[in-house]
Amino acid sequence: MEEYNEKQLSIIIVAERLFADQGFHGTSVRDIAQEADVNIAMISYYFGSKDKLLESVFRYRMEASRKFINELVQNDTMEPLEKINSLIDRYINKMLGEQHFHCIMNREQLNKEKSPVRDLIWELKREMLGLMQPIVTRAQEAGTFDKEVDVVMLMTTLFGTINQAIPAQYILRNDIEFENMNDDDFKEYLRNRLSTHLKKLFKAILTHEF
Amino acid sequence: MEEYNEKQLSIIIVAERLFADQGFHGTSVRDIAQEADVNIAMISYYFGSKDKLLESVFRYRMEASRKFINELVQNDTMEPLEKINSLIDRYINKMLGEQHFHCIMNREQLNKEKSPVRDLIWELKREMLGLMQPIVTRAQEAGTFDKEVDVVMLMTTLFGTINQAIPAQYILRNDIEFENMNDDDFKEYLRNRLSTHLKKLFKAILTHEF
DNA sequence: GTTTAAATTAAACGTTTGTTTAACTTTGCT
DNA sequence: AGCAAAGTTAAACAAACGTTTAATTTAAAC
Repeated sequence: MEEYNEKQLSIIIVAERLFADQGFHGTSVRDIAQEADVNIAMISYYFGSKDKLLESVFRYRMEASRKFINELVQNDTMEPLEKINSLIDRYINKMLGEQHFHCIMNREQLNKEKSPVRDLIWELKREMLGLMQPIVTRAQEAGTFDKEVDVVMLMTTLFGTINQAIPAQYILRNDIEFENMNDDDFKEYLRNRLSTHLKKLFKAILTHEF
Repeated sequence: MEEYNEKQLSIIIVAERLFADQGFHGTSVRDIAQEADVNIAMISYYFGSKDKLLESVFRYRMEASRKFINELVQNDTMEPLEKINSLIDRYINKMLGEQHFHCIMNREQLNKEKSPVRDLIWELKREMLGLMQPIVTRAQEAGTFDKEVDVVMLMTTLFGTINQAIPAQYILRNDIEFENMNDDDFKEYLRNRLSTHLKKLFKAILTHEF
């Protein structure tokens, strides 16, 4: 469990935003230093290098992700579909709440060359899958869920749909019907629309009910 | 309709691959020139700049995408669900066949700053939506499809699931069960798995049948 | 064959990059 | 107060960046 002081944390937060908006290579350490209002040398001093700073951003958010996953595994009184619905909502909330981080994840996961960060991403995805798999499988064995559903693909659909919706906002936002809606209202609107869609989708494919 | 000579084309193809694997800013014009076996100056000479080269990659692939969309609109004898299934398969084929390009699209669409390339991406997405929307809406009016389905979200699911599956291959590929499967076989395997999953998903949500 | 334009090259251009240095200030401890 | 460690700074570093230059070769046209 690593601890960051105030200055280190502000560097991490600024770097996260800039990496998300402009990409890792599209952001210079000078950009980061300026926006975080620290000297350039402080980045090397605290994090070692620009690469290690990216790693630090990941480790910082990963901790929250781990906690998130562990919280999901609780509440064992719920029925399978309730659990799935809860998982959908929580995941939507997490992604909309940590848009910058998930934006970086989506970019970095595309890199072909192996890197510590790429490994962390897939470690996290595997953990999420490892959480959802038993929920579905147990419900399949109990006869509640369709036995032929491909759980890995279903997770891909969950991640993929939300990931795809995030950049789509930037565009939708310019549409006439949303032009005078404030950011929070729009986020709430998107959250509901995503939630309704995904829950309907999962219910249909898993239980054959509507 | 722009024409490219052999040398220009090889630069475009090499740039596409490198941009996909390492990102735009992660790739230098020297990298591209070396792999394409041309002098560095030829890139400025032919394309004007690195940015314009990226634009050229896009225009080159966009032409094929436009053609693809126009082909989809044909075959008006099919039933709605057949049309949807055909659209799913064709889109999977397109994305698996142009992985490098779609990888770049996925990265570039995340950029916050407005750019010609970002505009092109959303132009294309809108065209795809404009194609699918009437198919679904007409079938909804005819009573064949569920009237409450969110078509925009469904498209997001289609794009998102396939997009998510593409980087996932790099990881899956390392799993024991696929380690001695050749690339083409693996691609075929993924294609089938994606196709089965998405068709089942769309059928369930649209027609309430299984 | 001469002329004109296009293609190609190695070298150099001025920036910007990530990182380090060395001097200086602040902090915490005894 | 005095000392050592941590924090902070402006400046300098070499390397890499995208782009341009000016010279040369190739190709096409007359």
